Parts: sequence; structure tokens; C-alpha cells
Amino acid sequence: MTLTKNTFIGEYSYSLDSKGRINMPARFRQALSKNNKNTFVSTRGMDSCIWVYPLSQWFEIEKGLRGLSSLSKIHRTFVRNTARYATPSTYDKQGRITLPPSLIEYAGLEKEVLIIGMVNKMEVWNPKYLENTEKDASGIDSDAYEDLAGRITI
Amino acid sequence: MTLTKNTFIGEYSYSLDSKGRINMPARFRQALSKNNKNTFVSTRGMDSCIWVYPLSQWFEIEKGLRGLSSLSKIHRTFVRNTARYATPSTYDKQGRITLPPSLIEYAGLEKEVLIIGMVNKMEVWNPKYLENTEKDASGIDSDAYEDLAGRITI
DNA sequence: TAAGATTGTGGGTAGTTGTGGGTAATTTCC
DNA sequence: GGAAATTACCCACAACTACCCACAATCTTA
Repeated sequence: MTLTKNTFIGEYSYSLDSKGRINMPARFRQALSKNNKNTFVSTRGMDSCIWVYPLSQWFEIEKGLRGLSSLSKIHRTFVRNTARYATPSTYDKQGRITLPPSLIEYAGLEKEVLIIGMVNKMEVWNPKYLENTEKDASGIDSDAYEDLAGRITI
Repeated sequence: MTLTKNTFIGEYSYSLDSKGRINMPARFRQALSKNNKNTFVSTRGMDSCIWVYPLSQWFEIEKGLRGLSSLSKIHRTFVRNTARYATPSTYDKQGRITLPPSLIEYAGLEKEVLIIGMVNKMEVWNPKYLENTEKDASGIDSDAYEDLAGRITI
């Protein structure tokens, strides 16, 4: 059952096929509101994973980018790094999207792939890499968590 | 699939042929609205790359340039450098535009060429030069960059 | 529990896209 | 005015992509 539109939670294990396609979890597809036109936008994540936005979320980012001026070096660098890796993909009749080779390489994807709901977007991981990233995270200092505590109640 | 008219995102690796032509990504061509008459305008970018605008976007820039004052030296220089190298080019049946030798030289283009969608325009790079530009991050204040990322990325 | 619907995975095919090169028209320059 | 160089337009082909169908496994429902 869909709880809230354009909201993604949970974890799914799927496979990347020889054509660079991955299935989008049926739940996630059903969660899409109409204005997304069955389309997701994939791009580089901040860890070695792929971020997948529903189209409407990506439009919000695009709107932000439009407000930046190419006369400023920092602005144009930011626009370049953000827009550069963004790839829209409409899912096919079977519910799959195609990932470009460059993103597959960036995230080091092999056959087995983990899709994680991140509320307003998804992450696509090679399970091995995620394990390593989690190990690294043990180094997060408690001050950072204290700061978080002030921002969100859980 | 075309998302928004006159909006360009993603990265494409193409080749510059012996006649100074480069392919425009099919997605970018499809994104052009009718009033662009299949035409792009190329000019010098602020890094060592070529900026390519859809015709209608270029008209907007011309309007902006008109508003600058020739009494100001920096305005004068800016108008001159932007207008001076601007070259319109309609793409052929195969979807290619021709770049003038002066721009090819300016961007140091060789055979392999990288086209980057910058939302309202494109950049054409020699991949080597882009790498150097990326390494040379001097002039980029990382705090300011983080701040930008926080405001725009979702 | 059995039939039907949905979901995830594999692969085939027709149309599209990127690249090279040829030829005729146009421009440039002596 | 005519030769040389440049440009615009055309065709051909290989590689790739989008779209389609098939099927097995899982879930739903009566």
C-alpha cells in the first residue's frame, strides 16, 4: 500500500542485467504522483552510490540551478557537477530503468544491487561497498549526533 | 524523453571530425523548442571551453548585453568578448553543428570532445582541459560550495 | 488451496543515433 | 573572371537504444 506520494522507504535486493537495467520496486513506482510521468532521474550520490530522484524532485533541483550565474566560478562549477551526471529514465513496461555505464562504473555496480528508500529519493548500492561505508561511519563523532538531535525528533 | 523545453542535462562523449563538426546529443536536439529553428549559438566560455546556447536563449543574452553600459570598462570588455566570438550554426540532417576554427583553438579541442548539459546551455570541452580545471580548485571556497549544495540539492 | 494477477528477469528486433566521407554550391582571392 | 578553398547538403553504415514478448516466481483473493 502507498502511504505518502513520492515517499520511498524500505530496502530491496535486485539485479542489474546485461543491458544496464534495474527494476524499480513496485512500491516505489506506485508511490509516484502523476506529474512524474513514470520517470526517475539518476545521478552521482555523495557516497559511492547512485541517487535516484522522482522527476518532480529533480525539477526542484533544476530550478535552484537556474538561479545561479555562470559569471561566478563557484556557481558554474556547482551547476556543472550537479547537471553533468543527471540522467532521466522512464521505466519500461516491466518497471525497469536504464542506468548509463558511467554511473554503473561510479557506483561499482555488479550483478547484485541494493535499492534503499531515502524518503525523498532512492540510493542504489553495490552491497559490498555499502558495508565498507558503514564501517567508516563508526567514526562519526557524537557531537554531530547531538547537533542532529536538535533538528529532528525520533 | 524530453523533460523540459530548452533544458540540457547530462554528459556526452563525442568526436570532432575533420570538418570541425560535432554531433549535438539527440536529447538536446529534441529539447529545443520550435522557435529555435534548429539553431545553436556558440561562443567563448569563461573556462577554456565553448558555450553553446539555443538561439532563443542567446536572444535573451543579447538583450542583457544591451543593458550594459559602455562607460564601464568591465562592461565593455565583457560585451566585446561575448559578442565577438558568437557564431550561429544550424544542425544538419545528422544533427551536427560546425564550430569555427577560432573557437576550436580557444577550447583546445582535439578528436575527443565532452559535451556537458548546463541546464540553460551546453559546454564543449577537451576532456583533458576539464580535468585540469577540476584539479585547479583554487578560488573555490569549500564552505561556500557546501552551503550552495545544502541549499539546492535535495 | 487453487486460480488469477502481479512482479522480477531474460532476450529479440526494429528504429534511432553517431560517424565517416562524397559532391555540388558558394565564397574568397588573385 | 576563374581557380582554389570553403561551406552546405546528401548518402551509407555500424552501434546502440527503446520497445516488445515470454516466462517463472511470488503474492492475492475467493
